[in-house]
Amino acid sequence: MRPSTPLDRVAGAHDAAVLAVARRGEPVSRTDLAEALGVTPQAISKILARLMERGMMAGAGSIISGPGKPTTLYRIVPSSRRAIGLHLTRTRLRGVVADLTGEVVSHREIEIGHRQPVPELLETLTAQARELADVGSGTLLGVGLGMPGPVDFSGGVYRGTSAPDPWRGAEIRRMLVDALAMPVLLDHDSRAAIVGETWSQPDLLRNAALVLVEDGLGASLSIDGSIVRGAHSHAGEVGHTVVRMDGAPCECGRRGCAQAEFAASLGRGDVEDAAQVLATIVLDLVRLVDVDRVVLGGSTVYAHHEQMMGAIRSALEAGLREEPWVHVEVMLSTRGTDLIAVGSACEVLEHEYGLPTALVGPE
Amino acid sequence: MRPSTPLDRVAGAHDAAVLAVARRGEPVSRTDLAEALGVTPQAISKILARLMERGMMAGAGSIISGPGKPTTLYRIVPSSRRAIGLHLTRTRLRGVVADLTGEVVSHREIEIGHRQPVPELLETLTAQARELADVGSGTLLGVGLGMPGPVDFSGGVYRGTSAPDPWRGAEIRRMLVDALAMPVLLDHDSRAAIVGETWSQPDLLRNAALVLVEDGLGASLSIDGSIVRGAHSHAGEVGHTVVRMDGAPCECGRRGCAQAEFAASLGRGDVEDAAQVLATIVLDLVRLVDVDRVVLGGSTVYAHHEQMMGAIRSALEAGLREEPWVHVEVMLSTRGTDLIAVGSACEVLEHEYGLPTALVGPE
DNA sequence: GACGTAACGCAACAGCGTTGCTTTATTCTG
DNA sequence: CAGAATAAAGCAACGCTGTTGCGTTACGTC
Repeated sequence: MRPSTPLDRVAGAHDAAVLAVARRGEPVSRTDLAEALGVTPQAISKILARLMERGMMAGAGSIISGPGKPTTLYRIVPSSRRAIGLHLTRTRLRGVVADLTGEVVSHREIEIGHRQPVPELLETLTAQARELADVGSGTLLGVGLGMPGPVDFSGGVYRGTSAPDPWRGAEIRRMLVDALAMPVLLDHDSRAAIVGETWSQPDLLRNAALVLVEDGLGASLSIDGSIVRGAHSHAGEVGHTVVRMDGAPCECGRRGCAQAEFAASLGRGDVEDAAQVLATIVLDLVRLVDVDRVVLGGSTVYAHHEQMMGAIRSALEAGLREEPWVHVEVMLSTRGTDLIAVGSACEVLEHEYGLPTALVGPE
Repeated sequence: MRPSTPLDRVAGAHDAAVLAVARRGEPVSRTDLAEALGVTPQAISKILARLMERGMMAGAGSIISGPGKPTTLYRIVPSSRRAIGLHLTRTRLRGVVADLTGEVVSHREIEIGHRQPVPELLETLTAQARELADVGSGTLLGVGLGMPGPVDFSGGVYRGTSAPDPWRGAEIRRMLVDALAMPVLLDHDSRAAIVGETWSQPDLLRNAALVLVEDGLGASLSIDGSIVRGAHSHAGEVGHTVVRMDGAPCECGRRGCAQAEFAASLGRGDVEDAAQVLATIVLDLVRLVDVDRVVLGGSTVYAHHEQMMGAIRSALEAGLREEPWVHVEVMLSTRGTDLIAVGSACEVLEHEYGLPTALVGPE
């Protein structure tokens, strides 16, 4: 393994930055990139030469815009790399193959047995991964796995809840690495989701929140372009955020938790009130971290997206009336059902070709 | 001005990293630093040479620990640099001079007239800054100013509220730069406070929240070592976080805002309930961003710190019973009344000698 | 007093982006 | 239609970063 000098980090960061611009899809010129990266066009030539040698970028013709030599254009080569993304729930396993731009090349879904023990689960996961490994072209970078509930990202362990749970404490990443012999990343579903969203639109979602409503309630953040995982990789568990201090008791022991209130409202068919709960959380979150985009995703949201988005938009408008300079855009995820699976694949892409978060420090 | 090449940024980042380690106070060896930065000891020699030439580091003797040449130790030179920090409220202006380690060299406080118009305010600020500029030794880096209410950090403008306000929209930074002819930074009080806390203990507070309770309620975040300012530099305004969706109406139009509930409880002498409101916010915040330290500060907190900290600690313990791996330390700011003024000074230090957040990008 | 050891320094090196200049490909002009 | 003007791209030398290899220094041990 190479010694990874700080100079490698400079080169790597620039490579990543060029890819981030190119990922938008439109061909880019040397000048565009030079401006975006803050380096000279000559440096861009060298950076592009590196990326082209690795097959990740390619020429895309040239345009003539007035006198002088025509501008050469370059584009990303989506099919040069790919990653597998898996989305695991208690009843289903969805899998996708995503290319370098984060677009889905192929997807498949299977049902899994309820309360499957770990060895069986492992078998299911590896089988799915192996099938997907045959799809698409380009270097296969690895496998990303997203799942609900507390997950230790750095340790690759599913932490689980205190309720009886066959998966609790399973060292999923280590086991998958052993079985598949390729890099594996394990992360919380809502964080995987926001990685997927930001991968395909990095500059748009520099400061964004993704609210995920599936069985539970999750909210993950992208702050200044990097995903928040937290000190114990526990960030995003907003299900038990208190919205009514004297509300209905929750299984967690407190009262008025968002998740409980949300489910209760939805249970009695009061979508409007459920949307209000969501809106409250979003507004609070906007005040705390000041994101300018809120992306909504998850099956429960898709089912009622008009009401949910409406409620959130009007709550934001009302709540931020005093601060007219704060403008927050609320949008629905474009990924649909693939959201978390794609996001998990993008975690692998991000890990390999994302902008580095730290400039100094070991490893 | 030099072209600031990416290599400068590497050097700058390493310089900053060495200072961050040295700031802890204890002398450090070449080997310690090499390990902390992930570079070779030889590189540390070069980095230290740069810093020593600028007077920021100095030798600190040597220790003999067995056979071989004794280890040379190095220490930071606190008096080599200094910055002025100002804390402005509606009635007071507090000022400090802080050295390179963020320690207070001198402080002074004056009362200011109520609803002072901008020109007069400017006069007060510059007079205070000029007096403080004469205190202490070392290169004076600039002036930091922290104040409550919405502040545009990047623009250096006080945004103010919709209530009649003579300071609203004042371009404070530009005016102070013109008057003082030195760098000026303007920031929200709670963010200034957390900059101050993290400056003196950078590794301890990599993921931390600072809850500030003065007149209003603020909560600023340090995520993976960098301060969250947000898309519109509006992060930290948690005063209107909803804790009781059907609580007492707040001036903002919603019901059950934390600030209103907190003030109401405190107003009727119910410190316990006020503490509960604070505890609710802290727990919600921990779930969202997963910080492992919570620092409390501000005059209102100091007055009731035992009850407040107790309530927060037990709320965290109860709320995180299901997630025993999440451990959050609650601590009181060690800065006391100087908190925001020191923090404002540290904003200047951080700006000049802090770890850069991005490796690529213009400027 | 010779030897092993550990920290340190010097010098050559590789690789990054930058700088200055040349080359190339287009449009405009006489 | 030829020549000047223009703009993009390439080539080569350079400055700077940290790295590598080896020699030097200062300590303890035998």
